[in-house]
Amino acid sequence: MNLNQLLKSKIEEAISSLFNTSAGNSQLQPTNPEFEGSHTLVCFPLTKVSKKKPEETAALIGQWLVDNTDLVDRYNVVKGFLNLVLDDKVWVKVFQDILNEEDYGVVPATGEEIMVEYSSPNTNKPLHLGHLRNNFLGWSVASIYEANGYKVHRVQIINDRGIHICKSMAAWKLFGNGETPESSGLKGDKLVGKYYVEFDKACKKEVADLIAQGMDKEQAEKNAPIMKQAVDMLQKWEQKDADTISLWKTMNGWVYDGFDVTYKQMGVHFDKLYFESETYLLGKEEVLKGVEEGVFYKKADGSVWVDLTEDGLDEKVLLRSDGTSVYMTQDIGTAMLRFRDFPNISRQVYTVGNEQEYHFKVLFLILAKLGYAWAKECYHLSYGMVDLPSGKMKSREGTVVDADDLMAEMIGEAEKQTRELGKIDEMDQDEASALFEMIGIGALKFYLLKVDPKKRMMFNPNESIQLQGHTGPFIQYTHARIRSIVRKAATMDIGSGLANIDSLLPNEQKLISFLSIYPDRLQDAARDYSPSIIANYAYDLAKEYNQFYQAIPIFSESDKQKLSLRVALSEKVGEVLRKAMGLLGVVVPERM
RNA sequence: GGUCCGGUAGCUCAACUGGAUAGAGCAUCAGCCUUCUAAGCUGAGGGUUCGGGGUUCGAGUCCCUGCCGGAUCACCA
Repeated sequence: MNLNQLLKSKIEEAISSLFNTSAGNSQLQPTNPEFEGSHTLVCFPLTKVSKKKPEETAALIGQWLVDNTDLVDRYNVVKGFLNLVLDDKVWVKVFQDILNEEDYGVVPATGEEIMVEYSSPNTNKPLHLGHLRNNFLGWSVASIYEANGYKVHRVQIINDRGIHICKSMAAWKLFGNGETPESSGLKGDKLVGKYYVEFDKACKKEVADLIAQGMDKEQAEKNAPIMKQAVDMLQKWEQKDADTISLWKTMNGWVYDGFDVTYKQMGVHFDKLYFESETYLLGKEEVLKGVEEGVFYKKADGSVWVDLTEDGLDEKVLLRSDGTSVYMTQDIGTAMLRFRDFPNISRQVYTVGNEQEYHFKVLFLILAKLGYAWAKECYHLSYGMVDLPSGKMKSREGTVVDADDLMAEMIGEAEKQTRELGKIDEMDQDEASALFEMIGIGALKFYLLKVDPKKRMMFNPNESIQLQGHTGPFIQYTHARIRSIVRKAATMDIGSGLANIDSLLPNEQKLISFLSIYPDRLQDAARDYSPSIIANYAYDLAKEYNQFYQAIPIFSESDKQKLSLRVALSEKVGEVLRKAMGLLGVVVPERM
């Protein structure tokens, strides 16, 4: 039983013994720093059963706890708030329990199994800042679930087919002169992206020409020769034309090679990849089955629809009148395939931007209508857009922040600042460059993950590159400091017994208190699908540790037991920081 | 227009799901390196939590209403 539960049950005892009733669940909260104590009982709701003023009620309970338990050393009452000061021995015991735990904060396997999808890019252009938030989020949520005892499958669906890739193919055929990543030295995804832009430019020009010749805009967009070529390629692709398929494979291959490099730098991976080209037909089958079963209906022109008006939504098309699939059709197929591949998963988590909230609402409803029980367990991990100081990122306006460029820039800045501080004087080349990367990528991940995922966020390049304050490097630095302490302690003869310690300094008590709530934060983060809870916890813990570090010169302590406690406390804080940051995908250094 | 998000210090974000005098970082100002790493610590200034009602012992948080910003409502993905 943890400390909070123990306290609560004692409080229940106090209430039933004092007032002859049970009060249900009592409200226990952390004590405001300006008052003495660690736990505070809010007594206003108890006046109903106590029939006394809040202050009196609080005092009675406080006194009862002092008299009848060995948890509470003393108390004070401010208005209706009962502030409890626990016996220091209780805190020492709490710490001892934490030390005794095999893998603190990690829940043993529960047997539950889920799937987390993230990234899921189109294959016609490189990854950008938005993908970074997506990948870091999905990766982190997956890790958080693992730490909560779940078995997690990390997957993505790759949008490898469709008009977008055909556009790049068409432009490459027209203007490419056989250019390859090898011949040009360009990263594969960048090369294919370049031709996507080329397509857009050429198409716009042709449309303008047609309009100048008197054609209306809509017609012109359809009849631009390059657009016709792209559409033609899409049709040929669906008919499995050998040349088209071959080019498609080649260009997608370039993109995957490029993505691999980016994912590696991001530090994410996937257990299994799904490709739209392999799932869209399954979705189509399922939709046709649904028509037979009367779940969906066919209109006169042959298009297939689902009626969601009873659920407060609209009618939604599932197959075009020409029989081809839409986005929704594919997602139905993908979802089914995944549950077929992994029959034990109880839930799928989709990490996709909030502009697709409606889409997922509809998807889950449809899956439920098709009779799949797991549909209601599916969750759209919806996150807000990343804005730039100049406004929204727009690929057409060239304001997109490229993922590779940004990561390289962060690492470069980390190197610059680290050198300026003279931190690498005693490091060899390998350690130094590993450190630059750790700091640069760590700063970026922390910056993107510290914000509540649901919220839209601002990405200010100057600020994100900053390495002091509420940042990843601040926490990395704290970890490095701790490791330095631990290394020094290892060369000394320090015992490990805490048994006889019966008093703590406030800084020590607060640190133990912080450590003790880590498992709660871990649960909260999973419940809310929110790495920001972990990020902010790690920051608070590091902040608290630095205060302790500054206030108490550890090695000037002559009492062996106290010295031992402080070293053990430091080491444990370091370990929790490392694990918490690990859940964000951030690696922490031994020195920096 | 319908639906769904959001609006907190100059800026970027918190606030343990209804609790105490709303907290951090950045920026500004003033201190702290002979002691375990100053990427740190201490202190100061900075707020009508968008406006207006309501619910109750108590509201940034819940309800109603107005204003502002965004997303979405395709035989696009």
